[in-house]
Amino acid sequence: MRYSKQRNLILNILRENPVHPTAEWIFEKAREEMPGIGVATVYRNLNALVEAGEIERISGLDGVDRFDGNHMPHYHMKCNTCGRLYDLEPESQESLARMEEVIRETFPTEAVGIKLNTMLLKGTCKQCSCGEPM
Amino acid sequence: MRYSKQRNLILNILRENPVHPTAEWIFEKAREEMPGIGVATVYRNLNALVEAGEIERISGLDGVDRFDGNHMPHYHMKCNTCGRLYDLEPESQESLARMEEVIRETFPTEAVGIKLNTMLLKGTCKQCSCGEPM
DNA sequence: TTATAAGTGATAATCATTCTCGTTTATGAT
DNA sequence: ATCATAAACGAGAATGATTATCACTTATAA
Repeated sequence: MRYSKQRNLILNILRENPVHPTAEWIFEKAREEMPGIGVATVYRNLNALVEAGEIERISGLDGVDRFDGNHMPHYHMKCNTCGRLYDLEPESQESLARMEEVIRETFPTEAVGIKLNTMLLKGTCKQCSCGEPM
Repeated sequence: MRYSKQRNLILNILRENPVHPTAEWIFEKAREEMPGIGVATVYRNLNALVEAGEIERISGLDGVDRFDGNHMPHYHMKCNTCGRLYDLEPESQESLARMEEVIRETFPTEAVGIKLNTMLLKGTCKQCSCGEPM
């Protein structure tokens, strides 16, 4: 992969904005700095960066992919009620990391190498769950 | 929700074909029985049936949604290597159901009501994992 | 039987993403 | 340094899944 100003800009935007943006959002942000940049370039580079493991793609939301510049493996949560997408808090991250270990150890041989952190957790968030039966 | 021949046909197709088909596939299948049926009708009814809890939507694959007429809560697996999408075997289903219990009991209060079975497990399947490091 | 609201089908529209292709640019070798 | 070349770019067209529109049909309850 060769150096390019555009790719660097896109990567920086993702590193500096921990908000799981869409390609569209990144495109607009990139234009502010580099008005001539094209949409295709943004999509092309997002794909390349995902491929290279520099960023992460979050699919399965509502048809629009989102991206995450956070290097560390971590878990995402989508609230089915309010629709919010967010990183779990550290405590939950640790909790799930431990579970993942257990799953790796005890899961039947049928499916090997399940990676929970590539999945999107779906449920009901704290705010939305007040008074709601579980 | 009112009775309609079209909706019934679509539901039957899903019940009789445990293959996680796309809307397109269901449309083609439906035409064989009812040549005049329209695409919009298929999408409209798939949405309605998901909404009504009669069927399940599987998102986050490769941009195309898939549908599942299986009533029972169960887990799906997508192999990142061969791309196959399938129901886990009964043994794995049970294993994951137990884990889900554990998660419900021990998960921090931040996110309540996480439903593992609405997620798509991603990893490497048995066939693809032969000789591959985990 | 009839009123009416839900469902249908054809087709146009939407919208995220990819493709094409002629031009530009980073980079390794001379 | 400059050159060759393959990678990357930008504009705009194309794709493809899904949804919206709207006039017409049909299930259902009074």
